[in-house]
Amino acid sequence: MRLTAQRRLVLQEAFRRSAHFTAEQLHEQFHNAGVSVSLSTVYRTLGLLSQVGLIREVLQCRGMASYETVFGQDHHDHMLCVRCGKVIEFRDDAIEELQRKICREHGFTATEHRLGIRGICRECLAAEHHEDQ
Amino acid sequence: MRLTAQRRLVLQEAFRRSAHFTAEQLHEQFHNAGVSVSLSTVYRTLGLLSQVGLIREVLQCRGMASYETVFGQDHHDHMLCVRCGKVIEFRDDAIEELQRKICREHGFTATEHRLGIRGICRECLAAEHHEDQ
DNA sequence: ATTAATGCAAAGCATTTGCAATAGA
DNA sequence: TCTATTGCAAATGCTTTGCATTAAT
Repeated sequence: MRLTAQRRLVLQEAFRRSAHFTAEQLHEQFHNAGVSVSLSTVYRTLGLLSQVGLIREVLQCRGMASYETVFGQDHHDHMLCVRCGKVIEFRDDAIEELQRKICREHGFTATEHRLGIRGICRECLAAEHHEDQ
Repeated sequence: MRLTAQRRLVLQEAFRRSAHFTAEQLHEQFHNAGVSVSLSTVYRTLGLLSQVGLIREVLQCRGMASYETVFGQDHHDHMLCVRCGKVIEFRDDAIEELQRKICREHGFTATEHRLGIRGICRECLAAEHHEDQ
């Protein structure tokens, strides 16, 4: 496995971002910065990084896969506002424990779990009431 | 909104199935039965049905959307075996309640939530041990 | 008679892949 | 030098859409 300039750039850029990002976003970033890393390479590298466990795929709601880096940071779940696209991250230990319990009951070895709640965030709900209808 | 033969067929076929199904599967079913409902129409109708709330989209893990009917049946979550593709449905009231609590705390109005656990099921784990390595 | 719904074929979109050119080791 | 990696363009797979045709009300 070779450490190429492109891989270095993708790794760097992925870790500069704390929040979620997509392959397309990284690619655009590179384009704007004037460096050339092809979209294929971004995809290939992102694939590698998540195989290795340095990043993690999340919340691919309808097609577009998005990623987040894995610092040493804890697992967390997501709330997605379907209006503005905002992602609220949260974590609840009681839920985590219940999930483990359920897996035990089914003899299931979980490699990954993901709780996604879709809906409308506080702000968008307020805005909706303003518009009225 | 008109009740056409095609819509009747899609509705019928969707409700004949208790478990998950894809647009393609319904389409193939129609093809085999010799009736003609185009794939576009299947997609359009499935879209309508889930808008109306008669069916629900689930677990679109990488691209392919799958649906399930909504009888009056309760919400449930999913465990997906990444080896054999088996889907185990489950429901845990304690988890449901915790989710509601979290939404309240964030002022979030959930329209939908989905807990997906990916991993290896009991059977595949056993098979894996047989193969060894 | 209207006008919504269909079927087809073509477009769309994110992602993957084949292959010749390039550049790490 | 040798072979992994890149970039491009074409292919992929699921889904959506434009448009002329068909059919429900």
